[in-house]
Amino acid sequence: MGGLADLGRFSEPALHILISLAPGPRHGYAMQDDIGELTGSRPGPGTLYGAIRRLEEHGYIEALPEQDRRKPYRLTDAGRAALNAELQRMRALAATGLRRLAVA
Amino acid sequence: MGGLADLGRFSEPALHILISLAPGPRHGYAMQDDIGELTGSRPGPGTLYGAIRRLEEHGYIEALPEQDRRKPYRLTDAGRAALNAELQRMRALAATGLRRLAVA
DNA sequence: ATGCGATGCTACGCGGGACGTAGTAGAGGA
DNA sequence: TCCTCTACTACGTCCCGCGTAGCATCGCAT
Repeated sequence: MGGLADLGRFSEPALHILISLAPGPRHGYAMQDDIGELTGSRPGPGTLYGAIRRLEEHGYIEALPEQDRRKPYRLTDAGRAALNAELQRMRALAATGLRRLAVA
Repeated sequence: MGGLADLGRFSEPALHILISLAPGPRHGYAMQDDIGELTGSRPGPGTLYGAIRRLEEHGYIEALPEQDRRKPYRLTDAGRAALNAELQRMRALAATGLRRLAVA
């Protein structure tokens, strides 16, 4: 309850997945746990695997050979670049916003 | 084209509106311009006024008396607090992500 | 005076992402 | 044998993002 998240699409699961894959390959369930630790809320399967599919279609992540009924994914170079760009954009926007709040 | 924005809701119009109102009251059209400068893309009226309505319903912004067919809005205390919290969260997440990218 | 662009907002509809729930299935422990 | 944890698939609803269209007013130039 409370917070901007009530207003809709502030959760950005795709971004969280990319951040989760930044240190190395991970399968879906492990991403859920990692994102839960990162953000405080664990995405459900509908959210997660939907976002994974779209990220794969865009070429930002790719599946590794399945083993032991786990499907690991890793960042592609394009995904790494896109993540980097997005994070820089976020950092700059946050800085601008906080500056504006401080002045006012 | 390209970039994470293709994947859906990375634009977060509500956040942009709050940032736009941080320095002081502004009416809708002025927000469009300001957000356009901030983010590089000017939101259409459907996006903007929809988000404004929801923000007002949540008590994050409030309308000032209309003058000259302009409806100015300003941040409420709750809106200011919510914006601050969201920006800190964003900054922390961006920092974490960038750290992970740098190490890997 | 009148045409025209910029301003400022309302109304409306479509597409698709976010999210929850249910279901499937193997592995491991009590 | 039953339950829990792991891991994913399938499915449906909700509602936000976004574009388009429409309308009214103002300023400015012709």
